Amino acid sequence: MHAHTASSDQVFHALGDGTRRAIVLQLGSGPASVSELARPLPISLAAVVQHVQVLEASGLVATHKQGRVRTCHLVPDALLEAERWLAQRRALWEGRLDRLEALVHARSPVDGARATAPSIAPIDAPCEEETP
Amino acid sequence: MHAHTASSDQVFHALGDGTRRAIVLQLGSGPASVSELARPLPISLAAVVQHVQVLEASGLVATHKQGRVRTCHLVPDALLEAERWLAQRRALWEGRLDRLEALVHARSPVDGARATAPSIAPIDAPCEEETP
DNA sequence: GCAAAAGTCAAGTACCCACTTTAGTATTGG
DNA sequence: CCAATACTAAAGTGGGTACTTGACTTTTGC
Repeated sequence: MHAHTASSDQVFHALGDGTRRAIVLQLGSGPASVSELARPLPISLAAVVQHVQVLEASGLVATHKQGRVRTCHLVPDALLEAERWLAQRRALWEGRLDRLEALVHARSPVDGARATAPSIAPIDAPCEEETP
Repeated sequence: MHAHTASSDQVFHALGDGTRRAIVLQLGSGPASVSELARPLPISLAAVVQHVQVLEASGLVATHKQGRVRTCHLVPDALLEAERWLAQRRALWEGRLDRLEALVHARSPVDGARATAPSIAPIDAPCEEETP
């Protein structure tokens, strides 16, 4: 239903550039015009405009033009979406860790555990750093 | 103190690539060898190795080699760090929104408010989409 | 011991994209 | 009206990097 639902692909690609992250950083402390964003940056104004376009396409920032000045501001929803993407991977992974740990810590053979093979990769040894 | 503290720069750059995110996705559901990671991908094994190297340098994944097989797994800490970066920008921005809203909703002139200009960008009008 | 499997290393190519320059359009203040 | 200001649009250039290929090393199954 949202006007511009950006794929997390675009979001992460947008955040993949240092200059763009600097812009997001600056926008974190308030809305700014394109020239204001450009001022601290060591690149041309045109370049900043291009970055803003990428950020806008990603949904991370929104802009509105009034007169001759375009004002940019962050869109928290997009930030949140990216955050959730990361959180999900992490949760999935940590969930696995928890289950593994549960298995390891189950000194007494627990009946509740399914007879199905854990499908978790067997960790045979504490394993050294690189086997030379 | 951590052995490999990756800059969030490297983390976001790593996540900026689609193939790399696909790898992270797959690793989300369990550790995998390089060949396993390569199987569903439409690229050569060597390319996957390179991606894994980038991910490892970013701190997002760790690997250990046993015999001839290198096993990769996610590092939740790195994920969490990126998550926090986003959360902080968002919090900052939403904090601003809250303060603004507080000002707007202050129907009765609050004495507690400083006489200093709010340094918050003035929002004069509900403003239309683009002024043609 | 040999061959297949699983990576590793080094070049090389091709494409993407960050950035520049140049030229142009609205908008605003005096 | 004139000159700044604040972009906008288009084209071009260079560097980075994703990906390939081919040769080589190590491990493992038979």
